[in-house]
Amino acid sequence: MGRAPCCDKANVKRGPWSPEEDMALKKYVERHGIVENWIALPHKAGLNRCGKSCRLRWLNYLRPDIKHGGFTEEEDQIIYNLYKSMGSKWSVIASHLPGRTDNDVKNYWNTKLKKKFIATETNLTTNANNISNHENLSSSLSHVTKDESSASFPSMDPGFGHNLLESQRLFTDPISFSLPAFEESSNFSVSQSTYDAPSSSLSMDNSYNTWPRSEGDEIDGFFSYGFPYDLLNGNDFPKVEVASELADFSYADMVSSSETRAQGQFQSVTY
DNA sequence: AAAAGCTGCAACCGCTGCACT
DNA sequence: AAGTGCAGCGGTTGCAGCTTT
Repeated sequence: MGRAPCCDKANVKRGPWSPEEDMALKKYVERHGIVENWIALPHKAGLNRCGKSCRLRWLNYLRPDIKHGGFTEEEDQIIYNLYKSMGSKWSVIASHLPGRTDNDVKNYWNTKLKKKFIATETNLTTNANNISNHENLSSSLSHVTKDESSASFPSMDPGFGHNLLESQRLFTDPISFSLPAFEESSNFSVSQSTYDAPSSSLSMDNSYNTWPRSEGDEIDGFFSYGFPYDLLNGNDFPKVEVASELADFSYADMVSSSETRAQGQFQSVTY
């Protein structure tokens, strides 16, 4: 037996909101403050809309503190770093970007940022292949153990789409290693070693320094949890412990911050 | 100028977590 | 402990506007 629908879908208006509907919703929220029951709101506000639709409209569009468009380079960096660390936790990522919604961030990533990083990563891979073709890199560095090589650039994730030796080489090559400039210029990094999973459906596998996927999930190509998240985190590469003390804040901090901000300041109607 | 293709984004869908009974 | 219902979330879709051919 399934759950009863939240509204009569056949008898509620769908699609784009009219200015009149926006006005009615805005007026209602401004008059009543905190919305405790979105399902009941449409009737009270005189709207022929699903409660979920009202909630989404308010959170993603009508809230007064929302910024639309025009993501800055700094915001790009933050999104990139957080996505790389935790995957598509859009609400958490958005909570670190004041005025941005999870929907905004998600759209921005899917339509723009992702392509940007694909291009960069493709460039990196090509460079790495060129290097390995031109030099017997592994033999020249064969005395370097994996632990040692990881220790030489501990603030970045291992792999980055390459093996460790290639990564080390690229990391020291400012021409080839363009993408990690994002990390270098960013004001923070994220350690997952201190992450406390926010729900029972998630667990942590620190050994690969990646957000875990549930059993049965598949990497179906570049994008489904595969790129750039897995790629950037080097899932196929040797385990490397990242020194937690190098992180400026932990994922647990982000989650608690998210809970405070995403569901408080930004996600809920609080005035 | 018009058709086709592409892009950006608002909105919807369905699932999960959690509070409450 | 189990059932119920809502809020919140991430994935996906639809479409308007823009660009290219």
